[in-house]
Amino acid sequence: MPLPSSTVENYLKTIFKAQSAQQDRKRLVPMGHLAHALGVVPGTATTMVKALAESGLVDYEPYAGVRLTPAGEKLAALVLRRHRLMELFLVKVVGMSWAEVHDEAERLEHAASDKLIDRIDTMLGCPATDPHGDPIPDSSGSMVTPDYQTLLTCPLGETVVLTRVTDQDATFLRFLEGNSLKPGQMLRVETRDDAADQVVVRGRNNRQIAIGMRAAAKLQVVPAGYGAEAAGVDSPA
Amino acid sequence: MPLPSSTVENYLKTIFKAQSAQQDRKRLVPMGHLAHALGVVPGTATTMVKALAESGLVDYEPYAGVRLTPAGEKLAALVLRRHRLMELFLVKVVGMSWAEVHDEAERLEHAASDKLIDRIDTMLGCPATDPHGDPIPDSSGSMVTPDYQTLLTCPLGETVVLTRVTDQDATFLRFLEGNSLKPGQMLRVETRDDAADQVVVRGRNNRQIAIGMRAAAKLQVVPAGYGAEAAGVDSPA
DNA sequence: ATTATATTTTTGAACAATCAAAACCGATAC
DNA sequence: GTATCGGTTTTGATTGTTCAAAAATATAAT
Repeated sequence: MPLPSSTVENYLKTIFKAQSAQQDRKRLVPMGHLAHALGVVPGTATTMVKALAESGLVDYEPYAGVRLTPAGEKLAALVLRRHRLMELFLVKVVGMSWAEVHDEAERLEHAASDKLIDRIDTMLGCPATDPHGDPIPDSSGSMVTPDYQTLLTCPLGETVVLTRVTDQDATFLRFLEGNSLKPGQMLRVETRDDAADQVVVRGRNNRQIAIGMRAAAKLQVVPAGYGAEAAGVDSPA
Repeated sequence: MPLPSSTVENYLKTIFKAQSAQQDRKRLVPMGHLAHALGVVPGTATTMVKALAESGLVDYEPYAGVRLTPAGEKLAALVLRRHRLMELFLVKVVGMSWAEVHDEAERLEHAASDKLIDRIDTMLGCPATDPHGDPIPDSSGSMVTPDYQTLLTCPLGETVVLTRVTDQDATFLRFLEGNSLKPGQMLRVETRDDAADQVVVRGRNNRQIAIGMRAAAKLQVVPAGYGAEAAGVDSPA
């Protein structure tokens, strides 16, 4: 009944992201995963999740895990909307760096009113994605999550456009920025070597960049020439 | 030792404002006033103030009241800085209305990092005052608080510039906005009538505006032609 | 089927912030 | 001086969020 606390918002958001990350988004999220993602001990997550279930925001099956109800899903999507619009705003309008907006937005998302968020949305022209390529839910809480390939799964030798980076760690983002690996950038995967744990891509100015496979899996791409994503693209050759 | 919670920040801010509002800013602020301003029962304020005294942020004299220590004063000033820069930012950059930014800033001030605040400060050109004319402390926490006259005390018939509005109530601010009574506006006080509880001023486009004395006391002014305040001023005649 | 292992839940306790209501000052009024 | 009254403090309790450690459970291994 009262507005959700920022703690509740964080639980919902984390469950939402965990569900999105697993192939079958209807599957239960294990308590351990949730607790770890939130930085609390498992017992704390159990307590909180039981309360969320009380409020009808999640379905909870003891010893199995949690899943958002439609109500919880909507709330979570709106938190994500606030977060992602805020990130884009901080980059585009305030001029903050790609790498530092995540933490800032992490706090501001709980303080910004709907009025402010809608104003930012208008100001930015109702953008579809944030600076990391994450889709921005609309004000009703719905969102399209395209199922991109990654640098690990895309065809070798073909030109692709980097569309999304699924890790917000500042150090990682600074590394990517230093190598011009930002959404919109065109790339070609040259080689993959399982044994060496390496993926070599050719990027901006025809430069070669080698990254590990764990990192490569976080870079999502779409075949070049797929509509509007090409805005601001820089050819690899 | 840990960073102050937003509750603590609000207590400090409120004590700071109460001290500024009384003529002798060194006087103790009564618990009742503090509790009322914060919307808590007196007992709650007592408990919290004792904790603040423990941390060295306030001096507390039982049954007498509370006063900020230098450390508490600095913290409070920095909260005010965040609040006021945020308000100005919301008006100037985001395009929100004068009347609605206070509540928004009231929440954002606790979530914005120093980095963000400094960026906003630079972006706005290190402004001296917020949209209500309240002075903005610098990043070291110092601030000049000029001792303005009000529409109740300024000389009759002389042209003055509205410099500050000491009430953030949205309805009141909308009323002022509707009558072009915003900082920078030139005015002349035509008459004051104690019995009728009325002050009549001539403002923008030579229009006459009558306001009550309680409201008049909240409008601070400076004699016309006092330096830089004249930016964006509209003559009353 | 029984045991071992990893995960999860429970229990008991803590901390921050709050309220209601009883007890307690301190300044005034007689 | 004693009574009175408004403001203040104390006391006891509640809510939300968290942890540590003990107890319980599910799953996999023998």
